[in-house]
Amino acid sequence: MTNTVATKDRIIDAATLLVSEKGYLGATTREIASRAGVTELTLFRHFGSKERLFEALLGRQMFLPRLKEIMPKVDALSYEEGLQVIGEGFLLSLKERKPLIKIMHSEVNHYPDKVRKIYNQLIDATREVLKDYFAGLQKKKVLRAFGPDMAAKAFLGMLFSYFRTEEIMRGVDITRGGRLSRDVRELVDLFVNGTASRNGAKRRHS
Amino acid sequence: MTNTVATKDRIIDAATLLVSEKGYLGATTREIASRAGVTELTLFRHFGSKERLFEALLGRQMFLPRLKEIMPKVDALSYEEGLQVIGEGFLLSLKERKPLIKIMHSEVNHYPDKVRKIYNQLIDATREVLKDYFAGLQKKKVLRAFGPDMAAKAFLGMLFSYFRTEEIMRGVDITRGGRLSRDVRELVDLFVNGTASRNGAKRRHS
DNA sequence: GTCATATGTAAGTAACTACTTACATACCTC
DNA sequence: GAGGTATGTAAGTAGTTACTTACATATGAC
Repeated sequence: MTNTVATKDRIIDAATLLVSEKGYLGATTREIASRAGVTELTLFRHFGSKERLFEALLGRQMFLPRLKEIMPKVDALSYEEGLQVIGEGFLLSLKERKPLIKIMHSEVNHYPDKVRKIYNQLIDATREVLKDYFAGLQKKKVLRAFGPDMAAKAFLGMLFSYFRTEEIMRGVDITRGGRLSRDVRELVDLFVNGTASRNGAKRRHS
Repeated sequence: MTNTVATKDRIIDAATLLVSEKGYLGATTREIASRAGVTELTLFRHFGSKERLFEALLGRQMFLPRLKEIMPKVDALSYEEGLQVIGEGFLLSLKERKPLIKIMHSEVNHYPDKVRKIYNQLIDATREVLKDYFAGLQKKKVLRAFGPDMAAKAFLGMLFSYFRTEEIMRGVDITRGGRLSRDVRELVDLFVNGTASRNGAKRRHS
């Protein structure tokens, strides 16, 4: 068994890319095998069926929420700087998982349970970490009173929509030309300071 | 030509629903015709091919951005109340267009140009209106200085992600039990007032 | 009543797809 | 060199799909 593991992985990689481009039905076993540099027969010998290959593809992704690892570093920063680091990290990890994100979007109906599970691992886990971050800062009175869970949803939602619009819908590479930092900074500013003017005149106008 | 228009519309409606459930490849012409209550042959007589039916499906959606119509009403409200109305209206119109939203998500790769066009009409048009709203209030000093375009992206992004998570990923009906108003209120509060505590102590902590 | 229009029934076709079977070959281990 | 393991070649199968052809039927307009 020299390179059997490598073969299996190459097939899964090819499948991940192809399914993310053409969808589960559009990605044929023949083309997946061809892109992996193996025969169709080899694909079936490894996975038995297309469906099981797809399950393996979904199952291989494990999201040790990387955010957890950078939180110590974040805790040493100011609130705004911390959010900046979190925001950029989140977007970069979305970018790394882009094929999987696309599969999640297209294949929710085809494989609801597994896809939702992935979604949970990817988004909800991150949200939990962020929620605790907010709650901690609220105790220290750095942050005002608000629902930390909804706030985490809001912050990640802004970023996720940004990612989907630019990378997936428009096909733009957000990592080029320092756009990422600049845009995140703008979003963080809004999230930290809100939009109302500071003099408390937020009641009525006209 | 008694009910020829009705037939064509029924086919498009059936196709919209089926494609949103199973994707373009997963929705067979036979099942579409069956759901529309016609023969497969009738479908092909009307549209010539599955591809052209799909184009018709996408083309039929016209988004007179309904937000534009409610803006006069919004202008009479306070900033927060205005955002509340805008937010709820946006979510409700997403909910109405849910099948189309799902198609947009799944079929970006299959039909990039047309789908992007729809996306623009649906999201970007709304964003423009919101951007002008912000810019107007900034002139009146009701709002502080910030990039109105990114702010519009942020606000709609929060709402869109909320919609996608609850309605599409989790299959929850957001219109039930007053959840909609309550959640929008929470998001609006965050967007208006931000998250930092009011006493300006937003520099450092620990 | 004739004619055009819209739809139906029935049968079929060519292409493709996931998957299989039978047999051969290369490589590694012992 | 014997045998196990991973892969390849070649051919094929059963099912499905988009789409077609030929013929019949109903309906409304004039």
